[in-house]
Amino acid sequence: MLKILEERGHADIDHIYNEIKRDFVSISLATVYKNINTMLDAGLIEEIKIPKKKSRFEIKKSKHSHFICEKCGEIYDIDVPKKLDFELPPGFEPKEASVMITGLCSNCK
Amino acid sequence: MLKILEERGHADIDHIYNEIKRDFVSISLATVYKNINTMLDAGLIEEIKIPKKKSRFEIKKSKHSHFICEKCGEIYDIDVPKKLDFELPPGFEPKEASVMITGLCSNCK
DNA sequence: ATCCAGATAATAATTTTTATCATTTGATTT
DNA sequence: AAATCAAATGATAAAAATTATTATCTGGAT
Repeated sequence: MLKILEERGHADIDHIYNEIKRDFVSISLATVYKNINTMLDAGLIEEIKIPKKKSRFEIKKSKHSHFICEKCGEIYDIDVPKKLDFELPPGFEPKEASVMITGLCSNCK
Repeated sequence: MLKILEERGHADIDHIYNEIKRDFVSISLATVYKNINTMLDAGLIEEIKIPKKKSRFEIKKSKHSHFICEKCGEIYDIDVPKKLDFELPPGFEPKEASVMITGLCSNCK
């Protein structure tokens, strides 16, 4: 599964299930879910939730943002913004910030 | 339903369903889903997908970002970052950028 | 009052995800 | 190599979430 995620970059459950069935013909969907959840809990992978689409999963790497092409649906990793100035109400303590950009990729433009 | 979203700010399907049942005792969950989808399609409301939680919905207003308290789960609207410098690969055309910040709100700190 | 289009409730059907549990696997010990 | 045993898997059921269907209801236009 990690190999598949390595290759595909960002894959949803069905991608993973269909790919892995090539090598392990008899694998069950439940096992895929179970392993995904185990790896999520272990912090090995991350879930990317996108409006109107099924969640995708990716191997956790250095902090980055995501660009989602609204035409082909492909997800691209992009560098995290260099500047990210935001103002929080007093007493709020930020831990993480995630940025998601939608638009058209070079192929679909 | 819009009144509920107005009051709650960010509500998930169950919130909405339970609230609306007070006034319309016999309403069915399917109707709530159908109306949510209609309003989504009409661009009246927006879906906020959060890792590990059910989607929340909010009335579409001026562009803003979201702060999610990882303790109480509350969502707060915050101003969109003043600076948001990111570099895209050549040929990529950004349309929208959404920022989501997790951390602790003033109540939970 | 009648007609009609659209909305709703009730329910069924789908889809997605999780739980259960008997079986299998594979590593370890004997 | 056989026995042991914990952990993983597959098959299935169950639960949760969402969508589709359809008969009924509602409220305005005729």
